[in-house]
Amino acid sequence: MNVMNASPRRKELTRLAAQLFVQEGFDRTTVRMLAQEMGIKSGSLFHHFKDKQEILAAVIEEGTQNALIIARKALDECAADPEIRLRTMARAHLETLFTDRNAHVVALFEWRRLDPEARAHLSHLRDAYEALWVTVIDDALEAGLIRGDRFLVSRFVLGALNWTVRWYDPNGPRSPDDLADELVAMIMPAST
Amino acid sequence: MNVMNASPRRKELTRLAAQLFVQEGFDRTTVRMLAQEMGIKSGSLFHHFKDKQEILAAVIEEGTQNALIIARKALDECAADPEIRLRTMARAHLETLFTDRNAHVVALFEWRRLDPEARAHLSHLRDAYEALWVTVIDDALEAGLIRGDRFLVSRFVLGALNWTVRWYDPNGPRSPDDLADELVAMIMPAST
DNA sequence: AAGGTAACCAAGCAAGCGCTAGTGTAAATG
DNA sequence: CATTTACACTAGCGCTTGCTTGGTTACCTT
Repeated sequence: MNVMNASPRRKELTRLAAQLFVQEGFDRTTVRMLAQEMGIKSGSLFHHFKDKQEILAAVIEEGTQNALIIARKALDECAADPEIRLRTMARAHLETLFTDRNAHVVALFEWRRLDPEARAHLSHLRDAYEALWVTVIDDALEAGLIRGDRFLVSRFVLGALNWTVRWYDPNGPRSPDDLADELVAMIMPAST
Repeated sequence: MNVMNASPRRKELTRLAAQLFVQEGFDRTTVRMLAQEMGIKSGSLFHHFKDKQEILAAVIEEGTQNALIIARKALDECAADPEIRLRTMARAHLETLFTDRNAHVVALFEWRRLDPEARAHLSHLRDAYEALWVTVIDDALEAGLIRGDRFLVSRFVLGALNWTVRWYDPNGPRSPDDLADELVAMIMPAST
């Protein structure tokens, strides 16, 4: 068994698993389906992952870690202006959400299927990501860009953004950046 | 078998099923668990429902129908002022979401488990509800209360509201009405 | 050449799954 | 009084599930 390593094979299998988990849901995805999609037999799966749970955890970890990296990089590279930072964060959020769509849909909608240990570990990652959001929201509040309670605002914004996976069509006329800008404009009282 | 009737017994069973579906998820909820929760044996379940799918459909139908009734009544009773109507609709949404919480969580997160026929039927109900939202949003746009694309705005707002089931604690200090008002205030540029 | 290791497979176990068949019974209905 | 209806029961069929076992293959390193 190949526990806790990051072999390229395992990464590829994780990607395929994410796709199946989105298509069928975690519970309905059988180890046999996973194996077939990966071109191996069901028994071979357990060479790469300890059990089915670990596959789910791997999928979610991948996605969340990517989100963190992208958001941090975007914030580092952009100006210090609160409005720009807010827009940047929203754009970064949607960018990860749709480039890594499968992993994030799984993270959002199959979170409860994680066993307690995996959940505890991944909670830290998610909290680190949400902390980024809260600082950005705080700066925007302080600058008078938006009004309201810091937690309420960040949760409403995150809710609106996360919900896009339910209706947004990447092949439609609007780009993710477009969406992010529209949301930011919607909550800013004094924009031009 | 007792297909398609609305006996009080069936209603009660539907309520219990909703609770279990939320706790465990639809797929992980077995007919034996449902039966036990209902105080009967698993075989007896199929006297009330054709199959497991029908239980899911019944749960979602209940919740959606209630949402429609509450929203229509609230809009009928409130003033014609677009701002008040917007606030009323947001309040009504959160009111149903949390009084009928189980049914709505199931509707939001287990929708994909419906078979095509049930989904087609329930889609109409849901569309009728969302149509209410779009008219309210349209009025608010026309009155200059808010800005943006009608579909984008309504989807962002619905996303923010629906996502509350993930973090809102009814035993906390804030009331659902409070939440609704804060959201409306957040998206209105010119509020006092 | 020898040893180590990652990757895989065929076969199958024990448990659990949705659902059916057939029966009993008390209350409502003619 | 006879019949139907609503609701519950027991018993289990046929199948799928996650996972294990015991072994094989292909390649890399020494």
